[in-house]
Amino acid sequence: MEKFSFIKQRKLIIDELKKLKSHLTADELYNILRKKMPKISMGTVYRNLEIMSEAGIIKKLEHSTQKRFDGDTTPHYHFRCKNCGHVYDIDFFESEKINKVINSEKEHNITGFNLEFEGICKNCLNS
Amino acid sequence: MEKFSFIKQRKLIIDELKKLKSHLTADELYNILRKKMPKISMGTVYRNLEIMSEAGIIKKLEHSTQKRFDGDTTPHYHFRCKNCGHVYDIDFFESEKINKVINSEKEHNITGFNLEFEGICKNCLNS
DNA sequence: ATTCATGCAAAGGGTTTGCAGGAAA
DNA sequence: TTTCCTGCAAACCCTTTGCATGAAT
Repeated sequence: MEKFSFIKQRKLIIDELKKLKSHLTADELYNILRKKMPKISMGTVYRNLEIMSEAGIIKKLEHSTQKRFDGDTTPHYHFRCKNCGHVYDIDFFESEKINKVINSEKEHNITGFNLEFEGICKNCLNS
Repeated sequence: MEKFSFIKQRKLIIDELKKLKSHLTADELYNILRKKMPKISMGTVYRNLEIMSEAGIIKKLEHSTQKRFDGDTTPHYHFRCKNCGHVYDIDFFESEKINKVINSEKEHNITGFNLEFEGICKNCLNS
């Protein structure tokens, strides 16, 4: 599946992440892992999270550290390039299926949603 | 509409953001604004972006500085609480409309999408 | 022996905040 | 005058990186 081996630290990280079925931050994970491997470092946690999300074994929920702001609040969606980070607009498409999810949810108070496409953009494809 | 006034700096920020119809980062914006108002500060830019996205006049594309990782790579969606930041799983629902967008896009190479719901979670509602 | 990952610590990038001065009401 | 906002700079938080050591092949 991948060309890297599951050494001790890496295995511990992924096991914990899969086991908890939660959406942990790097430091939440770090604090849990330290109980099982006291000398593990933050660097190792970050490095392996990056490697494994790159390989598709886990999923990174946020793709950028830097926040972007959009002056256009009318309904439309975004496409974010995994390579250069640029964000493009995608034409609005009718979304009753998504609204159905919102309306059927009784537990939380859902007020909206964000749909963001990802891939490699035109410019990055040509270079 | 809102209970704050559009003072000079604030107006400049929103005008620029609406005019450019782009998805600027705070520092991209800061560098543009400095040409028109050389003494404007980064703090003012951040403060006003926050205030205005809170008021719904602009939209913040990223909602957290801290990255979260998910060990579950099977298709499912997330609900993020605007108040506490907690991320919950939302049951998978069939998504052919979204896939239609992906397939009809010819300009960029779209490889996937993220659909994230937002609102106030159960726990925050009860407190 | 060579390669690759680690732990540690320091640096980096982006964002937030305290404070004194200034604009708005 | 009172309130709110600014500019500045320092602090802060999260993430990344360089380096010497140690594990894996």
